[in-house]
Amino acid sequence: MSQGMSETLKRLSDVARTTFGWESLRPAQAEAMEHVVAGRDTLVVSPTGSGKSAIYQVPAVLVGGPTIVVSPLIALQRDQVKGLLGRGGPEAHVVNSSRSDRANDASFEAIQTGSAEFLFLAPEQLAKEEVVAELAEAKPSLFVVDEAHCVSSWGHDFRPDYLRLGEVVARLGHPTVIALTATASPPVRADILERLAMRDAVELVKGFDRPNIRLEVSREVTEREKRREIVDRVVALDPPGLLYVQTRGETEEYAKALRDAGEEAYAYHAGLSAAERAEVHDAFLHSDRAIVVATSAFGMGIDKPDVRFVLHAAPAESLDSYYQQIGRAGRDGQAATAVLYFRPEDLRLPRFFTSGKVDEELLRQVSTTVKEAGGPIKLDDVAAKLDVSRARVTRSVNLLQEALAVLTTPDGLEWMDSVSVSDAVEAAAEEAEQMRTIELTRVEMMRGYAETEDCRRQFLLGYFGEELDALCDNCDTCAAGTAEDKAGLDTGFAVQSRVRHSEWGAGIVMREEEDRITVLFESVGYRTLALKAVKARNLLVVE
DNA sequence: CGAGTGCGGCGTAAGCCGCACTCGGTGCTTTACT
Repeated sequence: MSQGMSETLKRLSDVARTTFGWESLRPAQAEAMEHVVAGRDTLVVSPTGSGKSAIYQVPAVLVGGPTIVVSPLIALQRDQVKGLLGRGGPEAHVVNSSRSDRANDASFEAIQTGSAEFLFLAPEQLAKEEVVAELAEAKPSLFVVDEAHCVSSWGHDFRPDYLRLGEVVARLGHPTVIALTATASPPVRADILERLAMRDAVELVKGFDRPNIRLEVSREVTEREKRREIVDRVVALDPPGLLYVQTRGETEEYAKALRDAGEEAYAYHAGLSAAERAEVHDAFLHSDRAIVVATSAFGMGIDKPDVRFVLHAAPAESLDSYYQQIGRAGRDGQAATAVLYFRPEDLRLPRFFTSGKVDEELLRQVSTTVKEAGGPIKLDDVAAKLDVSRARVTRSVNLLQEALAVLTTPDGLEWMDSVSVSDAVEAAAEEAEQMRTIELTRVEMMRGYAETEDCRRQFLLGYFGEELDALCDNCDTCAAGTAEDKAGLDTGFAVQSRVRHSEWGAGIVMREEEDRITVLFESVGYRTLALKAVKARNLLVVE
Protein backbone atom coordinates (compact mmCIF):
# COMPACT_ATOMS: atom_id res chain seq x y z
CA MET A 1 0.00 0.00 0.00
CA SER A 2 1.42 3.37 -0.97
CA GLN A 3 2.14 6.17 1.45
CA GLY A 4 -0.66 8.26 -0.12
CA MET A 5 -3.29 5.56 0.32
CA SER A 6 -2.46 4.96 3.95
CA GLU A 7 -2.66 8.70 4.60
CA THR A 8 -6.17 8.70 3.10
CA LEU A 9 -7.07 5.69 5.15
CA LYS A 10 -5.98 7.44 8.32
CA ARG A 11 -8.14 10.45 7.50
CA LEU A 12 -11.10 8.18 6.74
CA SER A 13 -10.66 6.37 10.06
CA ASP A 14 -10.50 9.70 11.87
CA VAL A 15 -13.75 10.89 10.30
CA ALA A 16 -15.42 7.53 10.96
CA ARG A 17 -14.51 7.80 14.63
CA THR A 18 -14.97 11.48 15.37
CA THR A 19 -17.98 12.23 13.16
CA PHE A 20 -19.88 8.94 13.20
CA GLY A 21 -18.55 7.12 16.25
CA TRP A 22 -17.38 4.02 14.35
CA GLU A 23 -14.27 2.75 16.06
CA SER A 24 -12.94 0.78 13.13
CA LEU A 25 -13.54 0.31 9.44
CA ARG A 26 -13.83 -3.12 7.90
CA PRO A 27 -11.23 -3.81 5.22
CA ALA A 28 -13.90 -4.01 2.51
CA GLN A 29 -15.40 -0.68 3.59
CA ALA A 30 -12.00 0.99 3.72
CA GLU A 31 -11.09 -0.24 0.25
CA ALA A 32 -14.30 1.14 -1.25
CA MET A 33 -13.90 4.47 0.58
CA GLU A 34 -10.38 4.95 -0.74
CA HIS A 35 -11.63 4.59 -4.29
CA VAL A 36 -14.42 7.07 -3.61
CA VAL A 37 -12.06 9.65 -2.10
CA ALA A 38 -9.81 9.20 -5.12
CA GLY A 39 -12.76 10.12 -7.34
CA ARG A 40 -13.28 6.68 -8.87
CA ASP A 41 -16.82 5.63 -9.79
CA THR A 42 -17.52 2.61 -7.59
CA LEU A 43 -20.04 -0.24 -7.64
CA VAL A 44 -20.27 -2.09 -4.34
CA VAL A 45 -22.09 -5.41 -4.05
CA SER A 46 -22.27 -6.62 -0.46
CA PRO A 47 -24.93 -7.82 1.96
CA THR A 48 -27.30 -5.54 3.86
CA GLY A 49 -26.02 -4.97 7.36
CA SER A 50 -22.39 -4.91 6.22
CA GLY A 51 -22.14 -1.14 6.59
CA LYS A 52 -22.70 -0.11 2.99
CA SER A 53 -23.98 3.37 3.88
CA ALA A 54 -20.69 4.23 5.56
CA ILE A 55 -19.00 3.78 2.19
CA TYR A 56 -20.38 7.10 0.99
CA GLN A 57 -21.04 8.82 4.32
CA VAL A 58 -17.46 8.89 5.55
CA PRO A 59 -15.85 10.06 2.27
CA ALA A 60 -18.64 12.66 1.92
CA VAL A 61 -17.20 14.49 4.91
CA LEU A 62 -13.69 14.48 3.46
CA VAL A 63 -14.61 15.48 -0.08
CA GLY A 64 -15.82 19.06 -0.61
CA GLY A 65 -19.33 19.57 -2.01
CA PRO A 66 -22.64 17.92 -1.08
CA THR A 67 -23.74 14.35 -1.64
CA ILE A 68 -26.89 13.42 -3.56
CA VAL A 69 -28.39 10.07 -2.57
CA VAL A 70 -30.95 8.43 -4.84
CA SER A 71 -33.06 5.92 -2.97
CA PRO A 72 -36.15 4.05 -4.21
CA LEU A 73 -38.49 4.46 -1.23
CA ILE A 74 -39.33 7.58 0.70
CA ALA A 75 -39.51 5.48 3.88
CA LEU A 76 -35.91 4.36 3.26
CA GLN A 77 -34.78 7.95 2.79
CA ARG A 78 -36.34 8.92 6.11
CA ASP A 79 -34.61 6.01 7.86
CA GLN A 80 -31.25 7.07 6.45
CA VAL A 81 -31.70 10.66 7.57
CA LYS A 82 -32.79 9.50 11.01
CA GLY A 83 -29.72 7.29 11.25
CA LEU A 84 -27.42 10.16 10.31
CA LEU A 85 -29.04 12.51 12.81
CA GLY A 86 -28.97 9.84 15.50
CA ARG A 87 -25.21 9.50 15.19
CA GLY A 88 -24.73 13.25 15.20
CA GLY A 89 -23.52 13.14 11.59
CA PRO A 90 -23.71 16.04 9.13
CA GLU A 91 -27.07 17.63 8.30
CA ALA A 92 -29.22 15.62 5.88
CA HIS A 93 -32.42 16.52 4.02
CA VAL A 94 -35.05 14.76 1.94
CA VAL A 95 -36.93 16.17 -1.02
CA ASN A 96 -40.20 14.59 -2.16
CA SER A 97 -43.80 15.26 -3.08
CA SER A 98 -45.15 14.84 0.42
CA ARG A 99 -43.35 18.01 1.49
CA SER A 100 -44.39 21.56 0.65
CA ASP A 101 -42.61 23.46 -2.11
CA ARG A 102 -41.30 25.79 0.55
CA ALA A 103 -39.80 22.96 2.58
CA ASN A 104 -38.18 21.44 -0.52
CA ASP A 105 -36.78 24.84 -1.53
CA ALA A 106 -35.28 25.24 1.90
CA SER A 107 -33.54 21.87 1.47
CA PHE A 108 -32.10 22.89 -1.90
CA GLU A 109 -30.78 26.03 -0.29
CA ALA A 110 -29.25 24.06 2.57
CA ILE A 111 -27.12 21.98 0.22
CA GLN A 112 -26.26 24.98 -1.94
CA THR A 113 -24.96 27.00 1.00
CA GLY A 114 -23.23 23.97 2.46
CA SER A 115 -25.19 23.86 5.70
CA ALA A 116 -26.36 20.36 4.71
CA GLU A 117 -24.10 17.62 3.35
CA PHE A 118 -26.68 15.03 2.23
CA LEU A 119 -29.81 15.26 0.10
CA PHE A 120 -31.98 12.17 -0.39
CA LEU A 121 -34.51 11.82 -3.19
CA ALA A 122 -36.20 9.36 -5.55
CA PRO A 123 -35.31 9.14 -9.25
CA GLU A 124 -38.68 10.69 -10.15
CA GLN A 125 -37.57 13.96 -8.56
CA LEU A 126 -34.52 13.97 -10.82
CA ALA A 127 -36.75 13.79 -13.87
CA LYS A 128 -37.73 17.38 -13.16
CA GLU A 129 -35.75 20.09 -14.86
CA GLU A 130 -35.98 22.51 -11.89
CA VAL A 131 -34.71 19.91 -9.46
CA VAL A 132 -31.65 19.09 -11.55
CA ALA A 133 -30.96 22.81 -11.94
CA GLU A 134 -31.06 23.30 -8.16
CA LEU A 135 -28.71 20.36 -7.65
CA ALA A 136 -26.32 21.56 -10.34
CA GLU A 137 -26.04 24.85 -8.51
CA ALA A 138 -24.99 22.98 -5.36
CA LYS A 139 -22.09 21.39 -7.29
CA PRO A 140 -22.36 17.92 -5.73
CA SER A 141 -19.17 15.91 -5.41
CA LEU A 142 -20.78 12.49 -4.83
CA PHE A 143 -23.81 10.93 -6.51
CA VAL A 144 -24.97 7.82 -4.68
CA VAL A 145 -27.51 5.29 -5.94
CA ASP A 146 -28.70 3.09 -3.12
CA GLU A 147 -30.42 -0.25 -3.87
CA ALA A 148 -28.87 0.10 -7.30
CA HIS A 149 -30.34 -3.17 -8.60
CA CYS A 150 -33.59 -1.18 -8.94
CA VAL A 151 -32.00 0.53 -11.94
CA SER A 152 -32.12 -2.78 -13.76
CA SER A 153 -35.16 -4.46 -12.21
CA TRP A 154 -37.53 -1.47 -12.18
CA GLY A 155 -36.13 0.95 -14.73
CA HIS A 156 -37.13 -0.98 -17.81
CA ASP A 157 -40.82 -0.70 -17.19
CA PHE A 158 -42.00 0.02 -13.65
CA ARG A 159 -40.08 3.16 -12.75
CA PRO A 160 -38.55 4.31 -16.03
CA ASP A 161 -36.91 7.39 -14.54
CA TYR A 162 -34.27 5.03 -13.17
CA LEU A 163 -32.92 4.58 -16.69
CA ARG A 164 -32.44 8.32 -17.09
CA LEU A 165 -30.12 8.84 -14.13
CA GLY A 166 -27.10 8.67 -16.40
CA GLU A 167 -28.22 11.92 -18.01
CA VAL A 168 -28.63 13.51 -14.59
CA VAL A 169 -25.07 12.49 -13.74
CA ALA A 170 -23.87 14.17 -16.91
CA ARG A 171 -25.92 17.31 -16.21
CA LEU A 172 -24.33 17.55 -12.77
CA GLY A 173 -20.87 17.57 -14.30
CA HIS A 174 -20.23 13.93 -13.49
CA PRO A 175 -19.69 13.83 -9.73
CA THR A 176 -18.17 10.58 -8.44
CA VAL A 177 -20.87 7.91 -8.82
CA ILE A 178 -21.33 5.28 -6.12
CA ALA A 179 -23.79 2.41 -6.71
CA LEU A 180 -24.70 0.18 -3.78
CA THR A 181 -26.64 -3.08 -3.80
CA ALA A 182 -26.84 -6.36 -1.90
CA THR A 183 -27.02 -8.58 -4.96
CA ALA A 184 -26.51 -8.30 -8.66
CA SER A 185 -25.60 -10.88 -11.28
CA PRO A 186 -23.04 -9.88 -13.95
CA PRO A 187 -25.62 -8.66 -16.49
CA VAL A 188 -27.38 -6.62 -13.81
CA ARG A 189 -24.05 -5.08 -12.82
CA ALA A 190 -23.33 -4.23 -16.44
CA ASP A 191 -26.77 -2.64 -16.71
CA ILE A 192 -26.13 -0.51 -13.61
CA LEU A 193 -22.75 0.70 -14.89
CA GLU A 194 -24.23 1.60 -18.25
CA ARG A 195 -27.42 3.26 -17.01
CA LEU A 196 -25.64 5.38 -14.43
CA ALA A 197 -23.03 6.42 -16.98
CA MET A 198 -20.29 5.16 -14.67
CA ARG A 199 -16.79 5.59 -16.13
CA ASP A 200 -13.88 3.24 -15.60
CA ALA A 201 -15.69 1.98 -12.51
CA VAL A 202 -14.27 -0.21 -9.78
CA GLU A 203 -16.50 -3.19 -9.00
CA LEU A 204 -16.21 -4.50 -5.47
CA VAL A 205 -18.05 -7.71 -4.73
CA LYS A 206 -17.69 -8.78 -1.10
CA GLY A 207 -19.30 -11.20 1.31
CA PHE A 208 -21.51 -12.70 -1.31
CA ASP A 209 -21.78 -16.23 -0.01
CA ARG A 210 -24.03 -16.67 3.00
CA PRO A 211 -22.94 -20.14 4.14
CA ASN A 212 -25.14 -20.11 7.25
CA ILE A 213 -28.31 -20.10 5.15
CA ARG A 214 -29.38 -23.66 4.42
CA LEU A 215 -30.75 -23.98 0.90
CA GLU A 216 -33.60 -26.33 0.08
CA VAL A 217 -36.08 -26.85 -2.72
CA SER A 218 -39.26 -28.85 -2.34
CA ARG A 219 -40.70 -29.99 -5.65
CA GLU A 220 -44.48 -30.04 -5.46
CA VAL A 221 -47.14 -31.64 -7.58
CA THR A 222 -50.43 -30.15 -6.45
CA GLU A 223 -51.23 -26.71 -5.14
CA ARG A 224 -53.24 -28.20 -2.29
CA GLU A 225 -50.42 -30.41 -1.10
CA LYS A 226 -47.98 -27.53 -1.39
CA ARG A 227 -50.07 -25.33 0.87
CA ARG A 228 -50.35 -28.01 3.49
CA GLU A 229 -46.61 -28.66 3.48
CA ILE A 230 -45.74 -24.98 3.71
CA VAL A 231 -47.98 -24.43 6.72
CA ASP A 232 -46.56 -27.53 8.42
CA ARG A 233 -43.00 -26.41 7.73
CA VAL A 234 -43.54 -22.88 9.00
CA VAL A 235 -45.04 -24.26 12.18
CA ALA A 236 -42.05 -26.56 12.62
CA LEU A 237 -39.43 -23.82 12.05
CA ASP A 238 -38.28 -21.31 14.65
CA PRO A 239 -39.63 -17.79 14.18
CA PRO A 240 -39.16 -15.01 13.27
CA GLY A 241 -39.43 -15.66 9.56
CA LEU A 242 -40.74 -14.61 6.18
CA LEU A 243 -42.97 -16.39 3.71
CA TYR A 244 -42.97 -14.90 0.22
CA VAL A 245 -46.01 -15.54 -1.98
CA GLN A 246 -47.00 -14.36 -5.45
CA THR A 247 -50.30 -12.56 -4.95
CA ARG A 248 -51.96 -10.29 -2.43
CA GLY A 249 -54.75 -12.79 -1.91
CA GLU A 250 -52.26 -15.50 -0.94
CA THR A 251 -50.73 -13.29 1.76
CA GLU A 252 -54.14 -13.22 3.48
CA GLU A 253 -54.83 -16.91 2.93
CA TYR A 254 -51.52 -18.17 4.30
CA ALA A 255 -51.52 -15.67 7.16
CA LYS A 256 -54.93 -16.93 8.21
CA ALA A 257 -53.92 -20.58 7.93
CA LEU A 258 -50.87 -19.87 10.08
CA ARG A 259 -52.86 -17.97 12.68
CA ASP A 260 -55.30 -20.89 12.81
CA ALA A 261 -52.28 -23.08 13.51
CA GLY A 262 -51.37 -20.88 16.45
CA GLU A 263 -48.66 -18.72 14.87
CA GLU A 264 -48.21 -14.96 15.10
CA ALA A 265 -48.61 -14.28 11.37
CA TYR A 266 -49.19 -11.08 9.44
CA ALA A 267 -50.14 -10.48 5.83
CA TYR A 268 -48.25 -7.75 3.98
CA HIS A 269 -48.65 -6.31 0.50
CA ALA A 270 -48.72 -2.96 -1.25
CA GLY A 271 -52.50 -2.77 -1.15
CA LEU A 272 -52.56 -2.24 2.61
CA SER A 273 -52.91 1.24 4.06
CA ALA A 274 -49.79 3.01 5.26
CA ALA A 275 -50.91 2.48 8.84
CA GLU A 276 -51.40 -1.27 8.35
CA ARG A 277 -48.01 -1.60 6.71
CA ALA A 278 -46.35 0.29 9.53
CA GLU A 279 -48.04 -2.00 12.02
CA VAL A 280 -46.62 -5.11 10.34
CA HIS A 281 -43.14 -3.57 10.15
CA ASP A 282 -43.33 -2.73 13.80
CA ALA A 283 -44.51 -6.18 14.82
CA PHE A 284 -41.81 -7.82 12.73
CA LEU A 285 -39.02 -5.70 14.14
CA HIS A 286 -40.10 -6.03 17.76
CA SER A 287 -41.57 -9.51 18.14
CA ASP A 288 -39.37 -12.58 18.18
CA ARG A 289 -42.28 -14.79 17.08
CA ALA A 290 -43.53 -12.81 14.10
CA ILE A 291 -44.02 -14.41 10.71
CA VAL A 292 -44.73 -12.09 7.81
CA VAL A 293 -46.47 -13.49 4.73
CA ALA A 294 -45.68 -11.04 1.98
CA THR A 295 -45.51 -10.22 -1.69
CA SER A 296 -42.27 -8.76 -3.02
CA ALA A 297 -43.34 -5.43 -1.48
CA PHE A 298 -41.82 -6.46 1.84
CA GLY A 299 -38.20 -6.26 2.72
CA MET A 300 -36.20 -3.40 1.30
CA GLY A 301 -34.63 -1.49 4.14
CA ILE A 302 -35.60 -4.08 6.73
CA ASP A 303 -32.48 -4.93 8.65
CA LYS A 304 -33.43 -7.50 11.27
CA PRO A 305 -30.48 -9.67 12.23
CA ASP A 306 -32.25 -12.75 13.62
CA VAL A 307 -34.64 -13.81 10.84
CA ARG A 308 -34.49 -17.61 11.05
CA PHE A 309 -36.17 -18.57 7.78
CA VAL A 310 -37.28 -17.24 4.43
CA LEU A 311 -39.67 -19.54 2.60
CA HIS A 312 -40.99 -19.09 -0.92
CA ALA A 313 -44.39 -20.51 -1.81
CA ALA A 314 -43.45 -19.97 -5.46
CA PRO A 315 -40.45 -18.92 -7.56
CA ALA A 316 -39.39 -15.28 -7.86
CA GLU A 317 -38.95 -13.70 -11.30
CA SER A 318 -35.18 -14.07 -11.19
CA LEU A 319 -32.42 -15.49 -9.04
CA ASP A 320 -31.39 -11.90 -8.39
CA SER A 321 -34.69 -11.26 -6.63
CA TYR A 322 -34.66 -14.67 -4.99
CA TYR A 323 -31.20 -14.16 -3.52
CA GLN A 324 -32.13 -10.66 -2.39
CA GLN A 325 -35.11 -12.09 -0.53
CA ILE A 326 -33.45 -15.07 1.12
CA GLY A 327 -30.55 -12.79 2.03
CA ARG A 328 -32.85 -11.33 4.68
CA ALA A 329 -32.35 -14.51 6.72
CA GLY A 330 -29.55 -15.11 9.18
CA ARG A 331 -27.79 -11.78 9.11
CA ASP A 332 -26.57 -12.52 12.62
CA GLY A 333 -24.51 -15.36 11.16
CA GLN A 334 -26.52 -18.01 13.00
CA ALA A 335 -28.14 -20.91 11.18
CA ALA A 336 -31.09 -19.98 8.96
CA THR A 337 -33.21 -21.78 6.38
CA ALA A 338 -34.35 -20.89 2.87
CA VAL A 339 -36.83 -23.22 1.20
CA LEU A 340 -38.32 -22.79 -2.26
CA TYR A 341 -41.57 -24.66 -2.86
CA PHE A 342 -41.55 -25.26 -6.56
CA ARG A 343 -44.21 -26.17 -9.08
CA PRO A 344 -43.28 -25.48 -12.70
CA GLU A 345 -46.78 -24.04 -13.17
CA ASP A 346 -45.88 -21.25 -10.75
CA LEU A 347 -43.43 -19.81 -13.28
CA ARG A 348 -46.53 -18.53 -15.05
CA LEU A 349 -46.77 -15.24 -13.12
CA PRO A 350 -43.07 -14.37 -13.29
CA ARG A 351 -43.32 -14.96 -17.04
CA PHE A 352 -46.37 -12.79 -17.29
CA PHE A 353 -44.67 -10.00 -15.37
CA THR A 354 -41.72 -9.76 -17.75
CA SER A 355 -41.54 -6.37 -19.37
CA GLY A 356 -41.55 -5.88 -23.05
CA LYS A 357 -45.24 -5.62 -23.80
CA VAL A 358 -45.04 -2.46 -25.84
CA ASP A 359 -47.73 -0.09 -26.91
CA GLU A 360 -46.74 0.47 -30.52
CA GLU A 361 -49.44 3.09 -30.97
CA LEU A 362 -47.95 5.13 -28.13
CA LEU A 363 -44.44 4.68 -29.58
CA ARG A 364 -45.75 6.04 -32.85
CA GLN A 365 -47.42 9.03 -31.17
CA VAL A 366 -44.35 9.88 -29.12
CA SER A 367 -42.13 9.55 -32.20
CA THR A 368 -44.36 11.77 -34.28
CA THR A 369 -44.56 14.39 -31.54
CA VAL A 370 -40.81 14.57 -31.07
CA LYS A 371 -40.12 14.55 -34.78
CA GLU A 372 -42.67 17.24 -35.61
CA ALA A 373 -41.41 19.49 -32.80
CA GLY A 374 -38.56 20.26 -35.19
CA GLY A 375 -36.20 20.97 -32.30
CA PRO A 376 -35.65 20.02 -28.66
CA ILE A 377 -38.90 19.24 -26.84
CA LYS A 378 -39.28 18.48 -23.12
CA LEU A 379 -40.50 15.05 -22.12
CA ASP A 380 -43.19 16.70 -19.97
CA ASP A 381 -44.45 18.65 -22.98
CA VAL A 382 -44.75 15.42 -24.96
CA ALA A 383 -46.77 13.89 -22.12
CA ALA A 384 -49.01 16.96 -21.89
CA LYS A 385 -49.55 17.11 -25.63
CA LEU A 386 -50.54 13.43 -25.85
CA ASP A 387 -52.42 13.48 -22.53
CA VAL A 388 -50.56 10.35 -21.40
CA SER A 389 -48.84 9.79 -18.05
CA ARG A 390 -45.24 10.92 -17.85
CA ALA A 391 -44.13 7.41 -16.83
CA ARG A 392 -45.59 5.85 -19.98
CA VAL A 393 -44.02 8.49 -22.18
CA THR A 394 -40.69 7.99 -20.39
CA ARG A 395 -40.86 4.27 -21.11
CA SER A 396 -41.41 4.92 -24.81
CA VAL A 397 -38.65 7.52 -24.91
CA ASN A 398 -36.25 5.08 -23.25
CA LEU A 399 -36.93 2.52 -25.96
CA LEU A 400 -36.68 5.08 -28.77
CA GLN A 401 -33.38 6.21 -27.33
CA GLU A 402 -32.14 2.61 -27.30
CA ALA A 403 -33.24 2.38 -30.91
CA LEU A 404 -31.07 5.45 -31.64
CA ALA A 405 -34.05 7.45 -32.88
CA VAL A 406 -34.17 9.98 -30.06
CA LEU A 407 -31.37 11.88 -28.37
CA THR A 408 -31.62 13.57 -24.99
CA THR A 409 -29.92 16.95 -24.76
CA PRO A 410 -29.99 19.48 -21.91
CA ASP A 411 -32.70 21.33 -23.88
CA GLY A 412 -34.92 18.30 -24.32
CA LEU A 413 -35.54 15.42 -26.69
CA GLU A 414 -34.34 15.62 -30.26
CA TRP A 415 -35.26 13.42 -33.20
CA MET A 416 -32.45 11.93 -35.25
CA ASP A 417 -33.19 13.35 -38.69
CA SER A 418 -32.12 10.37 -40.71
CA VAL A 419 -34.63 8.05 -38.99
CA SER A 420 -38.23 7.56 -40.10
CA VAL A 421 -41.02 7.18 -37.56
CA SER A 422 -41.94 3.71 -38.77
CA ASP A 423 -38.34 2.48 -38.64
CA ALA A 424 -37.99 3.91 -35.13
CA VAL A 425 -41.18 2.25 -33.90
CA GLU A 426 -40.09 -1.04 -35.36
CA ALA A 427 -36.60 -0.83 -33.87
CA ALA A 428 -37.96 0.20 -30.46
CA ALA A 429 -40.46 -2.66 -30.45
CA GLU A 430 -37.63 -5.01 -31.36
CA GLU A 431 -35.59 -3.70 -28.42
CA ALA A 432 -38.50 -4.43 -26.13
CA GLU A 433 -38.96 -7.88 -27.59
CA GLN A 434 -35.30 -8.71 -27.09
CA MET A 435 -35.48 -7.52 -23.50
CA ARG A 436 -38.46 -9.76 -22.95
CA THR A 437 -36.62 -12.74 -24.40
CA ILE A 438 -33.71 -12.12 -22.04
CA GLU A 439 -35.99 -11.74 -19.04
CA LEU A 440 -37.70 -15.02 -19.88
CA THR A 441 -34.32 -16.75 -19.80
CA ARG A 442 -33.79 -15.25 -16.35
CA VAL A 443 -37.04 -16.87 -15.25
CA GLU A 444 -35.73 -20.12 -16.72
CA MET A 445 -32.64 -19.85 -14.51
CA MET A 446 -35.01 -19.87 -11.57
CA ARG A 447 -36.27 -23.20 -12.88
CA GLY A 448 -32.68 -24.34 -13.32
CA TYR A 449 -31.99 -23.65 -9.65
CA ALA A 450 -35.13 -25.48 -8.58
CA GLU A 451 -34.45 -28.52 -10.74
CA THR A 452 -30.70 -28.93 -10.34
CA GLU A 453 -29.40 -32.01 -8.60
CA ASP A 454 -26.02 -30.38 -8.12
CA CYS A 455 -25.00 -28.30 -5.12
CA ARG A 456 -27.52 -25.45 -4.93
CA ARG A 457 -25.02 -23.01 -3.52
CA GLN A 458 -22.60 -23.69 -6.36
CA PHE A 459 -25.47 -23.06 -8.75
CA LEU A 460 -26.50 -19.80 -7.06
CA LEU A 461 -23.01 -18.41 -6.68
CA GLY A 462 -22.19 -19.43 -10.24
CA TYR A 463 -25.16 -17.38 -11.40
CA PHE A 464 -23.60 -14.38 -9.69
CA GLY A 465 -20.25 -15.07 -11.30
CA GLU A 466 -18.64 -16.40 -8.11
CA GLU A 467 -17.04 -19.81 -8.01
CA LEU A 468 -17.43 -22.04 -4.98
CA ASP A 469 -14.65 -24.65 -5.11
CA ALA A 470 -16.12 -27.30 -2.83
CA LEU A 471 -19.61 -28.64 -2.22
CA CYS A 472 -21.32 -26.44 0.37
CA ASP A 473 -22.56 -29.24 2.58
CA ASN A 474 -25.48 -27.05 3.66
CA CYS A 475 -28.09 -27.63 1.00
CA ASP A 476 -30.59 -30.40 0.29
CA THR A 477 -28.72 -31.80 -2.72
CA CYS A 478 -25.46 -32.04 -0.76
CA ALA A 479 -27.37 -33.77 2.02
CA ALA A 480 -29.04 -36.16 -0.42
CA GLY A 481 -25.70 -36.97 -1.99
CA THR A 482 -26.81 -36.11 -5.53
CA ALA A 483 -24.44 -33.15 -5.66
CA GLU A 484 -21.21 -34.18 -7.27
CA ASP A 485 -17.86 -32.59 -6.78
CA LYS A 486 -17.04 -30.76 -9.97
CA ALA A 487 -13.32 -30.64 -9.33
CA GLY A 488 -11.61 -32.11 -12.32
CA LEU A 489 -14.58 -31.57 -14.62
CA ASP A 490 -13.26 -30.33 -17.92
CA THR A 491 -15.75 -29.47 -20.63
CA GLY A 492 -13.25 -27.33 -22.49
CA PHE A 493 -15.37 -24.29 -21.63
CA ALA A 494 -14.20 -22.99 -18.25
CA VAL A 495 -16.63 -21.00 -16.12
CA GLN A 496 -16.34 -17.24 -16.76
CA SER A 497 -14.54 -17.70 -20.08
CA ARG A 498 -15.71 -15.64 -23.05
CA VAL A 499 -17.18 -17.56 -25.95
CA ARG A 500 -18.82 -16.86 -29.27
CA HIS A 501 -21.76 -18.79 -30.68
CA SER A 502 -22.30 -19.08 -34.40
CA GLU A 503 -25.82 -17.69 -34.12
CA TRP A 504 -26.12 -15.94 -30.75
CA GLY A 505 -22.81 -14.10 -30.69
CA ALA A 506 -20.77 -13.23 -27.62
CA GLY A 507 -21.37 -14.81 -24.25
CA ILE A 508 -19.85 -15.87 -20.95
CA VAL A 509 -19.83 -19.43 -19.61
CA MET A 510 -21.78 -19.44 -16.35
CA ARG A 511 -21.92 -23.10 -15.52
CA GLU A 512 -20.31 -26.41 -16.44
CA GLU A 513 -21.95 -29.79 -16.02
CA GLU A 514 -21.05 -33.28 -17.13
CA ASP A 515 -22.95 -33.11 -20.42
CA ARG A 516 -23.91 -29.46 -20.82
CA ILE A 517 -22.90 -25.88 -20.21
CA THR A 518 -24.91 -22.75 -19.49
CA VAL A 519 -23.86 -19.60 -21.29
CA LEU A 520 -25.07 -16.05 -20.76
CA PHE A 521 -25.36 -14.42 -24.20
CA GLU A 522 -25.54 -10.66 -24.54
CA SER A 523 -28.27 -10.84 -27.16
CA VAL A 524 -30.46 -13.73 -26.02
CA GLY A 525 -29.82 -14.22 -22.30
CA TYR A 526 -29.11 -17.54 -20.59
CA ARG A 527 -28.96 -20.67 -22.74
CA THR A 528 -28.11 -24.21 -21.78
CA LEU A 529 -26.26 -26.10 -24.49
CA ALA A 530 -25.67 -29.84 -24.81
CA LEU A 531 -21.92 -30.44 -25.04
CA LYS A 532 -22.38 -33.19 -27.58
CA ALA A 533 -24.07 -30.86 -30.04
CA VAL A 534 -21.69 -28.02 -29.29
CA LYS A 535 -18.70 -30.21 -30.10
CA ALA A 536 -20.23 -32.06 -33.04
CA ARG A 537 -21.29 -28.88 -34.80
CA ASN A 538 -18.53 -26.64 -33.50
CA LEU A 539 -21.09 -24.12 -32.23
CA LEU A 540 -18.91 -22.35 -29.69
CA VAL A 541 -15.50 -20.77 -29.95
CA VAL A 542 -13.52 -19.71 -26.88
CA GLU A 543 -12.28 -16.16 -27.34
C1' DC B 1 -49.53 -16.38 -20.29
C1' DG B 2 -53.00 -19.46 -18.21
C1' DA B 3 -55.87 -20.60 -13.95
C1' DG B 4 -60.17 -19.66 -12.13
C1' DT B 5 -65.00 -17.96 -12.73
C1' DG B 6 -69.47 -17.43 -14.63
C1' DC B 7 -72.71 -18.15 -18.04
C1' DG B 8 -75.54 -20.33 -21.86
C1' DG B 9 -76.85 -24.51 -23.92
C1' DC B 10 -78.42 -28.91 -23.45
C1' DG B 11 -83.24 -30.72 -22.88
C1' DT B 12 -86.69 -31.67 -19.19
C1' DA B 13 -84.15 -33.03 -14.19
C1' DA B 14 -80.05 -31.86 -12.65
C1' DG B 15 -75.48 -31.23 -13.49
C1' DC B 16 -71.88 -30.90 -16.98
C1' DC B 17 -69.41 -29.05 -20.98
C1' DG B 18 -67.26 -25.45 -23.49
C1' DC B 19 -66.59 -20.82 -24.17
C1' DA B 20 -65.53 -15.88 -23.05
C1' DC B 21 -63.78 -13.08 -19.69
C1' DT B 22 -60.98 -11.51 -15.87
C1' DC B 23 -57.06 -11.09 -13.19
C1' DG B 24 -52.29 -11.26 -11.46
C1' DG B 25 -46.37 -7.09 -8.38
C1' DT B 26 -43.14 -3.74 -7.04
C1' DG B 27 -43.84 3.18 -5.90
C1' DC B 28 -43.09 7.47 -7.26
C1' DT B 29 -46.13 11.64 -8.45
C1' DT B 30 -50.02 14.81 -9.13
C1' DT B 31 -54.54 16.55 -8.96
C1' DA B 32 -59.02 17.12 -7.68
C1' DC B 33 -61.99 16.72 -4.21
C1' DT B 34 -63.78 16.33 0.80
